Amino acid sequence: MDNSTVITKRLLEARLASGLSQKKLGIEAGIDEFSASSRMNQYERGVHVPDFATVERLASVLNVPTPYFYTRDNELAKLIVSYGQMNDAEKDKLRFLVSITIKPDFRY
Amino acid sequence: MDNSTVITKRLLEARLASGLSQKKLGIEAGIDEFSASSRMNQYERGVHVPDFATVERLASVLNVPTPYFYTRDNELAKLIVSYGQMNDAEKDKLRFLVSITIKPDFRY
DNA sequence: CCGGATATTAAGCATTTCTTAGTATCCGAT
DNA sequence: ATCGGATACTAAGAAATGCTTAATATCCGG
Repeated sequence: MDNSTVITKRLLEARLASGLSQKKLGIEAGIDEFSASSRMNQYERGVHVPDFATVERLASVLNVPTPYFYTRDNELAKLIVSYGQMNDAEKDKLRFLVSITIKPDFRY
Repeated sequence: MDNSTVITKRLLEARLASGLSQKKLGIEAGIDEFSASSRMNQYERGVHVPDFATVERLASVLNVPTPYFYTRDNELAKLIVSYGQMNDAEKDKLRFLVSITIKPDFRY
């Protein structure tokens, strides 16, 4: 898996889950209607890479957290998407689990 | 917080935690020694943005998962770093919690 | 099979990053 | 207090990358 295929893979899977076409997704993310098709295709095929602001708008349309598009690890990607779908109580539970799980020298 | 400050903020906090200088971090991430200082400074100040391959190498040196550098949400950022420090058993626990927590129409 | 939607591509223009060379600032040793 | 080395930071031209436009290709329901 080369570098560009991380975002292309995630873009494809999230777009298919949404049922949107490349063009429609681009337009909903605020890209000009005359270049939306081309640009989205180039992103999804890995010929060019979208800047962060664009990825954030795509993430918003596709209803996934932005970092999802930058994670190679499938398990972590799943976790990130799950997090995006949790309500506050669920996020609290998760935080608690993490707090009792992490190493004592944890720095962040 | 403008767009570029997401990565700059995360880069700064992870680098300070590591104790490395901008230049040393860049060199360890494989950047040419004569441009490492300039480039890392430009990244950390938000004047330019590193491509994904570079971010992956920085993440590896700084021992955080790559998506950490792309997450605006501090809570999610913490979760991602925690995940990166967990062993397999801890990741299993986390997966289990998520599996009993997520909504039934969860798609990923 | 026709037609519209969708996907894909090439190439020149536009924008962004990288390199180089240099200045500024910090700080410990003398 | 100041010298010197390390660190941080910046400008600007060269190099690389993305965006727009104008197409062609492919898919698929009627």
